[in-house]
Amino acid sequence: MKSSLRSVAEIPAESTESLSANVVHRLEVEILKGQRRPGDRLDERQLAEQFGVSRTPVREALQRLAASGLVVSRGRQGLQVAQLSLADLLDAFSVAAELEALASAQAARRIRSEQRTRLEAAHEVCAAAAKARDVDAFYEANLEFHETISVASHNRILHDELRRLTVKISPYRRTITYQPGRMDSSIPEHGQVMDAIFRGDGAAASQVMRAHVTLLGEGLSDLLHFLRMSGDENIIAELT
Amino acid sequence: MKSSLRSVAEIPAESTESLSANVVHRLEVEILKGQRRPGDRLDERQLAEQFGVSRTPVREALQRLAASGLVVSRGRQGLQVAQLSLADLLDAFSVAAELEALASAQAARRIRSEQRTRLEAAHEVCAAAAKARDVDAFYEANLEFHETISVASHNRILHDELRRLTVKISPYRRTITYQPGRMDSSIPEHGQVMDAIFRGDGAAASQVMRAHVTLLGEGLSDLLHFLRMSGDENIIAELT
DNA sequence: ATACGCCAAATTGCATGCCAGTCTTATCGT
DNA sequence: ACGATAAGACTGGCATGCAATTTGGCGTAT
Repeated sequence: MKSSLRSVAEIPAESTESLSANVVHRLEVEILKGQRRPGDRLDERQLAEQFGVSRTPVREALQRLAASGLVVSRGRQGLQVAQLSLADLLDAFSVAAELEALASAQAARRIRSEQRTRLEAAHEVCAAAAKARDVDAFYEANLEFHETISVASHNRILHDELRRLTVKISPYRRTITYQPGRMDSSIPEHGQVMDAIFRGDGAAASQVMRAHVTLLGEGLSDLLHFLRMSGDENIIAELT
Repeated sequence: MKSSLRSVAEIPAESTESLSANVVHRLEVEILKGQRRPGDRLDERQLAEQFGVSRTPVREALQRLAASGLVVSRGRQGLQVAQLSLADLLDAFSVAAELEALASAQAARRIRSEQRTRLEAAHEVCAAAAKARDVDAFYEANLEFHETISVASHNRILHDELRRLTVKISPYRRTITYQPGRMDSSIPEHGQVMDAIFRGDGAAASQVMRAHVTLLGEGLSDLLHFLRMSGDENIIAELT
């Protein structure tokens, strides 16, 4: 490579993995953090230069993301960050609701003490962020809360599926977080889920979590309606 | 390439797609048909020769399959067809049960007439195969039955996730089909699901389907127990 | 002035070559 | 004879070069 190792923000922490795995991880983070928005085109050469590697690992990373449904291939027109239609989004939330409900039920039976601690900590950070109206901190802690439950289910398959889905809808979920009142109503819901899990009441945990995520979906619905009235159409992908 | 385009079993049907997509599809089929068993090692060069392409598209295909969880990377030891532990398998069935239940519920509300026809046809083929004790035909028609419901849910996200999961557990599901009595008990269960969907009764469809798939999982549990007593350990991946 | 067509530049897709890490085998030493 | 170490072959990882296809622009003709 002529420009060789010339990338600005490089020499990152975990260089032990393979380059392609590294690229996968970084792209996921960039998408999850909202730095790459749905519909953004992903140029192989640009990414290769940005990450300081050749096109091959970038291509392999993109293939993996495509298999996850995070990016979509448009033939010769390259790949772009997956753009979910409104219908897709609502569908995705219905799937996420079921999977998170299942995770909660299994977590209620299988959670271990270190995950209890982690869950409590995440819940408290959530509450503090909500009180401080710090949306970004809340978003982060909220992810941690749900991720902890996913891990505590001790169901590897479920955890994988949930992670994929979470990343896929994360850009939209982030937007929902900015909805007024969303943070405040989340806190007691989280509390109920956590209590049910700690009580070992899988049925209750499952039910409350399903409602919690479904409400997120409804919040999304409201948000889209609001945006449409505001004339801000560009966040709405395709309306079919 | 010196040996160039000379591979034995070629002249690929649908050559319109990209080569890597082609390889993905073929490998999925081979795994689904049981020609490649869990634990089988996947050698890049051998696959490249088999499919008459170079290593690059093969590598990309393997990356995609790895992202789907269908194959796993074992560091420098190459990739192999994913080998699910007993715990993983039971977990996978619990996830599949929830997703299929959701699909049934949504299908009850959204199914279209052509899918009704397709579902009825699949059901009848299933019943005929069960009566004829044709395990392979039943396996095929059973896939068709579940796939049709997945499609009829008109939930793209759900359909994708379900497809991934189905392929992943298909080798094991096939084995279950050989369990005595399994086919016969499936028919009325399918019938109940189908009736509930046709009635538009999502709750009932969901409930029956969940039980149906869960029973599959229990059948698996029985099967494994039986095999262990028979001393046939090699089908049991890792018992942790 | 607009529309159609052709040419050029860019971008993706595939192939091949090289390198690094790992597993195997053979030889040497105890 | 057995074990350990080193050398060689094998396999996966990455980079780069070449071909094919699409896109955008420019020129010409109506």
